[in-house]
Amino acid sequence: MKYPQILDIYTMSGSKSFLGKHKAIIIYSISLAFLLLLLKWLELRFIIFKHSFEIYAGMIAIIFTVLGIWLALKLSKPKPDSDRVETVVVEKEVYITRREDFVPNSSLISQLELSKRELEILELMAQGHSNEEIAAKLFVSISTVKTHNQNLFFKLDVKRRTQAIEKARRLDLIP
Amino acid sequence: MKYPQILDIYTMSGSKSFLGKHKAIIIYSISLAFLLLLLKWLELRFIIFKHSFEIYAGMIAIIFTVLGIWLALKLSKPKPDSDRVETVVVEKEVYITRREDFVPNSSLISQLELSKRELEILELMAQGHSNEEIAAKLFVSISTVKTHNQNLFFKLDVKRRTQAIEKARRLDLIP
DNA sequence: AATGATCTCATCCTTTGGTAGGAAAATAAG
DNA sequence: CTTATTTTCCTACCAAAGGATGAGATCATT
Repeated sequence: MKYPQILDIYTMSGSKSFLGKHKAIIIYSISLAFLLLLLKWLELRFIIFKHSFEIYAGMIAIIFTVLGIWLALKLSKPKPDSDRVETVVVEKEVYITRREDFVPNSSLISQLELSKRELEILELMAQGHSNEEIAAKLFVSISTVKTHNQNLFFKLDVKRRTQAIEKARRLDLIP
Repeated sequence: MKYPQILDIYTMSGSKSFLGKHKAIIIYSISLAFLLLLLKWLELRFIIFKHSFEIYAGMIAIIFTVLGIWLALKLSKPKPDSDRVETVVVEKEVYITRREDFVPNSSLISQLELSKRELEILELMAQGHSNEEIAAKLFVSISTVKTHNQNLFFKLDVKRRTQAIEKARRLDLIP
């Protein structure tokens, strides 16, 4: 019985077209143009109004504030799965950069009050490093890593590192 | 294929005083008023410009988009502790359809000669279960699980379970 | 200057995980 | 039936991870 070891396996990701990638931006631009047209039309229609400028300004302000909020929320939240780039898996020597589009769920991170260091350790953990290796990489002692681990597990409400990894991935805290 | 996942977070926040609570809104209102004044002043000063309206509209749009983004980011972030009465994090069962598009790389699995049992254990491992829990789930002894682990680690050419999980995910052996 | 948060390190102890070696059933496959 | 593989289980030892607790150092904020 032999076990042929695969030295290294790479995967490759295909990305959607430019149109798919910048969908949000395009939609935003179109709606912007549309709104300006609308405003122009309003201008022609209600030019008689005395305080038209104030009305326009207010409308523009409100509309674009809402759009700004929408944009910010859209960009700060991770994309839904259906909108994510699919990874192409080829049989042998295939190259992937899975989750290159990863966007951390920063609001959840701050909600869970995870510190920078804790996140660092979480990532290294998820990459399969031992406490000792993590300590070496971060130039701290194992004790420190363990302490961070404890806080991390408490904040994530888990008991083991494997659980922490699973949960962190699921919640988009780490790639 | 759906995986029963956890997570739902509810946040309840109260506040100290009206002023403290609506600080952001007040600031926003003031800056809004200030900007309108500024624009009024600009109107008086450069009324001669032909395309003044477009300029105003554009400026207002840009400024308020930025403000909207700022507002959204400000509001989406949790308030500091000093301003919070309590944050309750409740977990309950929720179904998330993450990676429902998963297709195991079966050719690679057979290439690595991973047996059914080993794959089962690999999955449970990746879900954060301990050896004891895996043994209980599969109705076998811990010894058995450990043996499978050994073979698994050897076949995957890794040293730790966290490495095994990372590699297995990367190679699409498990979801 | 005081405070709170973060990061750091340590010790002691318990639990879990991993290695090494062997071995007995069950299950295909030839 | 024989052979190879898979699955099962064990003992014993050592390594790694985790829990509890205390405490010093740093840094930003108030």
